[in-house]
Amino acid sequence: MAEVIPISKSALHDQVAQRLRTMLVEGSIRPGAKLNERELSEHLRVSRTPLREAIKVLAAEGLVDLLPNRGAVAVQLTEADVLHTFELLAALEGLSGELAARRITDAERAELRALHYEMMACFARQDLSGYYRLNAAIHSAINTAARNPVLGSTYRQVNARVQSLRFSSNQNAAKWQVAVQEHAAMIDALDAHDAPGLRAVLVAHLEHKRDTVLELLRAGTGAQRATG
Amino acid sequence: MAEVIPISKSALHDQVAQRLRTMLVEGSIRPGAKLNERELSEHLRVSRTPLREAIKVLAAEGLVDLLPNRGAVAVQLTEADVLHTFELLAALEGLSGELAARRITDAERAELRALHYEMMACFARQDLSGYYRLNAAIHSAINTAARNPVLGSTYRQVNARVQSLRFSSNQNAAKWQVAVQEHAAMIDALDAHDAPGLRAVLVAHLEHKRDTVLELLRAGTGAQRATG
DNA sequence: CAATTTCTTTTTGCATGCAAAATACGCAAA
DNA sequence: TTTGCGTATTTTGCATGCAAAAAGAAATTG
Repeated sequence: MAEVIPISKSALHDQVAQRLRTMLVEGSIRPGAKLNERELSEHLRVSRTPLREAIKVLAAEGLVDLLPNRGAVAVQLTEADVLHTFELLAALEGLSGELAARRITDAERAELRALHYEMMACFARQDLSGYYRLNAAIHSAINTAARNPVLGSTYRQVNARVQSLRFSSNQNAAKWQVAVQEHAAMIDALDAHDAPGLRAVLVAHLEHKRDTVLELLRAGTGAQRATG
Repeated sequence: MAEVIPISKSALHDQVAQRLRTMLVEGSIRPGAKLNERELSEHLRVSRTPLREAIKVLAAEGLVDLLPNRGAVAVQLTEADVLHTFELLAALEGLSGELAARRITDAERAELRALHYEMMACFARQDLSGYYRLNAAIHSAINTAARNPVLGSTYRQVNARVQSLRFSSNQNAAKWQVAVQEHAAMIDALDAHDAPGLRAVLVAHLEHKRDTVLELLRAGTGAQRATG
């Protein structure tokens, strides 16, 4: 929004927020876990003031819940939450795809294709972590090509809420295969500048991911599994 | 059971955030204006600590920009920002309409119709403020009928960023007439449970509002230069 | 006289202190 | 063992204090 100066050295509260965000998204702070201010401030080597400011930001982003006089708790999504979030994400990513198909440059298209092939290489090697990394890069590149930073930041914010689930959900071979095919269809749609087509692929892709996440959630309720 | 108890009395930082949010959205803090902590804390009769926490939240919501070591400034949207925001809002409201058309109950439909007629009364009397109030109520009711709280809160957050512009944009008679016709079409689409139809009406409605807001923005630029 | 430098004031950012609320603990009674 | 109650400890929430950065004012120089 009307950015003035992209400052290099961010403030402490900002660093703390980023740090906590990562911990929440990657699951090192688990859903439902309490955020003890003294504990965290000692661990992060900052006073409680910037920590509290960071926690308020995370609450605004929907990553933690604030319980009055009882502190903050990492959000624990219900099945309904997941359905609602993916319903929104599908619309956001659908819009992103539609815009990207219309606005993408040839250079971006080439780069996306390159990322796609890199991802295919990871798939061939069954390199899951590399696959995830490139997968994220591809979706991010589509967002960039959509040329709408407001959409982009909103997508990232909503996506962050389910990111830990997306990350830890186990793809079985069949689902992985389908996902890869969908990714190929994305590239085709982009090459054809087929906006409705890309939207459809992305929405379907997200619906599949949603189903996978829901399975994880159903399996995991009661016994939260550790990441690792 | 980890049930969250409905908040009885909200915390100070929350009240401050709500207060500032209103001031920003209603324009009593104008775009580009600096948020002086001492000044605001005296005006709101709180110390700087909860005030600063509130400001961080507003930054996360995109209502203020944080300039490192130089405090917060009320965002001043560029024309591109407005275009991007409305592009996103159209998708959000479109989704909202589509879902509402499918999920709305008869009681909600009746209430929406009632609100619509109340709004028509305001239109007949040229009561702009009543019209705005009911207009907001109608859109809010549609959001509720969509049965997706994640979508709802995201919509409100994004909408808040352009709310001050929407509010202060002057409808001329012709545009107001069109808006009213669109509202009638919304009611019809809801009665017919016509999801794509309602989406189309809402998107068109928002595009018209966007154009009005852009006119205001173009007229106002230069007048709202940074106040030293 | 303009421009730049130095000094003063203001403002921000973070740490710390303190009161109130919540939690944990102990112990008696059912 | 469980339940209820009173007390001690912890934790949160807000106010205040202090150092560093920024903004403003005065002085100096070309």
